[in-house]
Amino acid sequence: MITITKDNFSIKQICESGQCFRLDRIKMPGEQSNVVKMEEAERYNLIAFGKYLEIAQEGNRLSFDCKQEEFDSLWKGYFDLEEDYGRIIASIDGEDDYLFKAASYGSGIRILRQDLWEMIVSFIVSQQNNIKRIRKCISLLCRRYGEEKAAASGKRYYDFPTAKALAGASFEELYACNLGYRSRYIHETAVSIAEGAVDLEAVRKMDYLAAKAELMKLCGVGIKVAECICLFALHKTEAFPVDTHISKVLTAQYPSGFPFDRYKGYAGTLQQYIFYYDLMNG
DNA sequence: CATCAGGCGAGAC
DNA sequence: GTCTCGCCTGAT
Repeated sequence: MITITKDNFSIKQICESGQCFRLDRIKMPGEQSNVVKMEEAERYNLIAFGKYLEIAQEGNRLSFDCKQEEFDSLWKGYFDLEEDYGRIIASIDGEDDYLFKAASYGSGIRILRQDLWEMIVSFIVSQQNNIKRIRKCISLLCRRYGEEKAAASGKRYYDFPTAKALAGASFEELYACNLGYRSRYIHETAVSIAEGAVDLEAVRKMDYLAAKAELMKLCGVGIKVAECICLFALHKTEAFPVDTHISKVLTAQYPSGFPFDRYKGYAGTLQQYIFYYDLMNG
């Protein structure tokens, strides 16, 4: 068990911000009672990079249920714990009330460093879709095509399916995972990766624009999805995905354009504050 | 019943 | 290159 203190970190906000679909709040038994309102317990579990992790938070105190070595080599980077998000928020233009409010509201968000293949599939699934259903689809894919594993605690879970595993599934089988018209995209993309038509190891080494262009060769990956993959897997924080929420905010709040020049290299981080703020309050 | 959810591909021009 | 259209499906 690792315990640390960290400011500008909220596991709840990271979960709600919809960048990771395998991070979930651990539901307490008896919570469904409408009579007794228990205090919000900030306990979450995460399945990533083949591992199962439980995380607890009280204020700025965090506990990670893992060994020091795993924390240092994996989760510290995964949760971007070395980045100073206070500095990012402090750099916001004092006259930009909207952005300041958005960043203050979501100040516990982190830009995670997630698995590339998992983000490709997840954000293909995300198009014209809602977070609840995206989670359900991803969960089904893992249950049906991912390897079953057991954590040290004995807790059983499913790893994210490999490209080969999904490439081996027929279009019809994928369709049965509630993917709708995205089944064809997942199938064709899985085949492209499994056959090496697009080399993910090469993509990992590319800069932002090269990686984005390469990812867009995949079926079902357009500009928006490619930007999400660059941001959430490759940690290209300059990537700025424009979806319906961001598009709406840009029109209403930035009629003369978002100030990309002022926030060179980290507009994507600010995008997440805006997305989350509009998602929860818009 | 219509509309929308973190868009994209295909075809027309 | 830009524009339009249709699309699985569940929630509201």
